[in-house]
Amino acid sequence: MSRLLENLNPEQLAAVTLPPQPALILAGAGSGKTRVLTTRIAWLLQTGQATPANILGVTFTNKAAKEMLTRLGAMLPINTRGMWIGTFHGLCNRLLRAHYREAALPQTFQILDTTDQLAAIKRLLKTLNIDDEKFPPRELQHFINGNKEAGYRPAQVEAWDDYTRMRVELYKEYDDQCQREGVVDFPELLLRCYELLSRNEPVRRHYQLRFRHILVDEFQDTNRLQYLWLKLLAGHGEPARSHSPSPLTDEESLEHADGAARNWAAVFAVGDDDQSIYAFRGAEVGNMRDFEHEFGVSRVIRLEQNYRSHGNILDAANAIIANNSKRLGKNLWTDQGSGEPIRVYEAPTDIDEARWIVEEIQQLIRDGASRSDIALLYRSNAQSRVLEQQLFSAGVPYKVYGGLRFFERQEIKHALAYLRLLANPDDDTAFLRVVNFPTRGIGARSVEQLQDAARSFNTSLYATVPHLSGKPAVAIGAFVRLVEEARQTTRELPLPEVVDHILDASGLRKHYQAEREGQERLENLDELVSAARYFLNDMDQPVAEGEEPMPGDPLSRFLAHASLEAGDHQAEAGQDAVQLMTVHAAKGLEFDAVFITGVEDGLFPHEQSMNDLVSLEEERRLMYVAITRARQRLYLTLAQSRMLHGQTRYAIRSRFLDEIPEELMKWLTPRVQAGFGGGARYYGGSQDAVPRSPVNAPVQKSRDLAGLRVGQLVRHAKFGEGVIVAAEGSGQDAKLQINFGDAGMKWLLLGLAKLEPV
DNA sequence: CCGATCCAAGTTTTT
DNA sequence: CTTGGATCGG
Repeated sequence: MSRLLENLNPEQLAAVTLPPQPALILAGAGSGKTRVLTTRIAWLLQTGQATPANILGVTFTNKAAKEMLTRLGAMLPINTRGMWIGTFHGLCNRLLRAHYREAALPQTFQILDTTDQLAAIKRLLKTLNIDDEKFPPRELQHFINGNKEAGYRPAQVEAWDDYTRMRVELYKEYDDQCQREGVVDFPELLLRCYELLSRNEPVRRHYQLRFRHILVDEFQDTNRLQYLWLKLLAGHGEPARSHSPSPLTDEESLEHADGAARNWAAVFAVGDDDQSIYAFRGAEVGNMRDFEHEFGVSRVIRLEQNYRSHGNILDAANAIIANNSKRLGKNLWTDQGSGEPIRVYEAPTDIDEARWIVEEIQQLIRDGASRSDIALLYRSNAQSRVLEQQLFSAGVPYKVYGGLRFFERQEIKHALAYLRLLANPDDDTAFLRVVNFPTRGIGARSVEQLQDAARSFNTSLYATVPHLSGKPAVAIGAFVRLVEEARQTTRELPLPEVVDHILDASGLRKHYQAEREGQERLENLDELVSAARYFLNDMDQPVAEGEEPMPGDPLSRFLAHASLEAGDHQAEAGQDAVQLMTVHAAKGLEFDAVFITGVEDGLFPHEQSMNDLVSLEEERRLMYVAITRARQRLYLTLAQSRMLHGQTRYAIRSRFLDEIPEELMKWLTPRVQAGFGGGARYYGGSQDAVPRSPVNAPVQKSRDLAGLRVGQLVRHAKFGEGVIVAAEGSGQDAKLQINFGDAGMKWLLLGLAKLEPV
């Protein structure tokens, strides 16, 4: 039998070799998900069940798509280039470029990234004379994207109040503006593509017949629109579609499903509801359930054997996630033995916490660990600072993930804006970005006049310039001539030379040469030329047999690439370094040793997510993801006080800590009894569905609280037992905020109230 | 047009 | 405490 299938466990084997039918694979953390996905594709190809052209592989990130292609290339001696494996957005971009006319887009349509989109919205509000206090651009952006991602055009949005009616109106205006300018934002790529497929029967038919197997990674992260898109492409989304007039029931036709008899694609969805941590940006875990029912999944395969972590780590993860409701259900196990206990360390302050972590890391390294196998995880980016400071002063090399990305840098975006104007002069966002950068004497007044004129002529800014008169006409006319000349000069040039030319013609190089701190920016601009060279080179490689090359001219494709793939996050490879990142960023990664830091109520779970059950459960999944990153050793650390927003705040340990069975943990500092951890968790006076805890209450001075401390349980003659939630002032004047449970929350003076420690 | 200064806000993030 | 945005003089 095929070597491909060697060393797969029974469940993996079952998944890989499933007959063509809708399949849902619940793949736990570290259970070999990517392996199953790629082996499945390789198996389909190797056994002749499918040709590369029959496969559609969908991921969320470019990284995941590349990973799939690389692994596939290693498994089979085939050319994977040109195969339709990519992100939702990348695939939609490809479809829209191939069918730009049917999609009513200009051939050179440009893609707005999140920042460009916000700028476009601000500009819209300005031209419409809308008060951006009443309609905050960010909120409007959220509104528009949310609706697009739910599949709603303005006409389909239900508006019950004047405010929303206005937002819908603005949504419509915004769409019109984008259409005029020939630009699409991220959600538009998907929605436009979805509409193309649903309205254009021949196009839809073509791809439905072509893609017999659709494989989806991280299915739990799909939003509504992505789900609908998959459904449509798979042939499950058309009530009107003429199915074969076979009298077979669904179940029977599935059994006979092969080749031409089958009139829908086999969707192979891999996901893990327990690792759904992107609901905040529109992901709908519910899609997994819907998929199961609407596609008629007959058998859900669970991959529960974990090849990554030791038993104690998995037990802790399982114990925590068991507190969530509405799970599809899954329990990770390993045959690796239980391993070391989970180490817990509680420090007085965030600085002490960081200092201790660094010492521990140095010990690990002395014991032979390599730095890159150690990760420091935190809930929010702001927490990295203290850790960095301590690592830095101890001289431990580290890398922080999550910084600015290459194509998001100011100088790069400026250069790209010039290039966008070459490709599509109607792109007003690009126009405004660089019309006066580098400065060429075009002020706000001139631009305003131009915008007014553009509005009355109903043309793009660029096209309006010839209609101008007076002083603005001269200055802006010169700018347009600059762009036109560049267009002429570069017409016949290869892409890298186009880029290089525009850097000089625009004056960008000169500008940054004159700037004191401009050296790095200049280097980045040169890097952009290299990126173009690399891109062109890559583009010219032959594609797999039977594949058509990607449509579109090189420049537009390069620009799309820049928008869709903003580049790696800052942490450039290089020397062996400790890895710092948010828990979100750590998803999909694994390390020998993991420190989860700031395990405090208010931080993790985040205070803005602890007050309702739905978001608290997402926080819990986040903790589950964090824990399951560790292979051998897991540390949970917390601090009693930390500097946040310039204020010292006090916190108590995370409720998630109390969900881990005692016997799995080893406390390196005394475990402080704070009156919870036992049965009584509801000491908040409110009737919330979620137990509320005292959170990071602000305090001013350092405290001398007569031996008491925040988080401590005390007894009051009248109010009974309560937990100290916060303190203000010090000495006998100190005021203490105490939560007495049923008696409510009280501020008491330390000097007056008779408090006894319990 | 540009720098200086003031003020408000402040999860998680990919495309 | 930081950062980004807006605003105000020169």
